[in-house]
Amino acid sequence: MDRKTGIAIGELSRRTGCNVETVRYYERIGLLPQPARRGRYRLYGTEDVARLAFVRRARELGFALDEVRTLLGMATDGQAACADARRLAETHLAGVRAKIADLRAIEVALAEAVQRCDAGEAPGCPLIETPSCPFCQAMGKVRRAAFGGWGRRR
Amino acid sequence: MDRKTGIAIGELSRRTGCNVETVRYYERIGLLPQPARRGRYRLYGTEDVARLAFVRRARELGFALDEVRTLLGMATDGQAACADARRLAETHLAGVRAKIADLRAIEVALAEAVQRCDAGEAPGCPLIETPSCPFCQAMGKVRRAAFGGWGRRR
DNA sequence: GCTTGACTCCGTAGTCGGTACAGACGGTAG
DNA sequence: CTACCGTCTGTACCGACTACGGAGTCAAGC
Repeated sequence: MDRKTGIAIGELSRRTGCNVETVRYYERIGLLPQPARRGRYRLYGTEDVARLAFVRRARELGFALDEVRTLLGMATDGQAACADARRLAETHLAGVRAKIADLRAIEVALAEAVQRCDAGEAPGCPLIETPSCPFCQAMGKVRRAAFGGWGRRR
Repeated sequence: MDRKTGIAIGELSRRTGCNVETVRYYERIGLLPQPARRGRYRLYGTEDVARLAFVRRARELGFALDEVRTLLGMATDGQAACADARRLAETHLAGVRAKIADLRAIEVALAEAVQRCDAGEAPGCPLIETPSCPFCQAMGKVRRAAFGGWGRRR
């Protein structure tokens, strides 16, 4: 499969770092268009590579597939769409910051638990039976900010 | 259902902040033991409340259910188990830190994208068609640290 | 021409950590 | 008696993939 006829799904996968199975999945859910075919085999061009690369970058930034779909949809009509994209990105950014705050609280609590464990404050560390377990105590400290779920990011 | 006979699942839910459905789910996957019953109704005691509270705290810290199971399993035999728990927590802490690093990179990239959008560097912001889209460019910057998936945390 | 091995096809089921719903039953207050 | 809440079991669904089975296809080497 050469330059003129396009590339196969494996090559697309290699170029974008996106799993073959995932490419087919994206196609199935309509995130990627139905590609050309040679026989039963999918054939991709440079535009497909660009589109998929964009999807991957957006996913890396933590956008949900539906948001990626929206971003892709905006690609058609200039100026106004850019404002929409900006808005979406801004909302998303707020989410990312909330998530970081959550994780920092978790980090502090975990670090404290480990440190207390090292100090050997509670011999026996029964974790549940007694409330003297440093681990349990440190674990009690986290309070999450209100920020809804994130899909699994590889 | 009073103090002597134990509390119902709804009350347990209220006390631990854990959804009723989730309690039953935890029971189904063996994370919580089969509770006593009065008729068909589940009855819980203070020990159940403590155990579930522990599970919730561990989940808030981002431990996977399997890890929580392990932590609970360690609750039986003192000193050595504490060391194991510490190790698990430490590994987990490293993961949390990697995740924070990932998110900070994402944060920077997103903030930059939004800012560039404001500056109006690329009129029309076609997102995909041209590589001049500030959004696309900013999106190209993220490189994730190697840290595997996180379950959805409410 | 034939074999080998890599690649691709499609469809289905599993993952994780729950959530949501349907339809039945139990307990109590008015 | 009726209304209404809580609880019961079982199943299906979510997002974002991943894994697998069993077949077909392609190019290269012998």
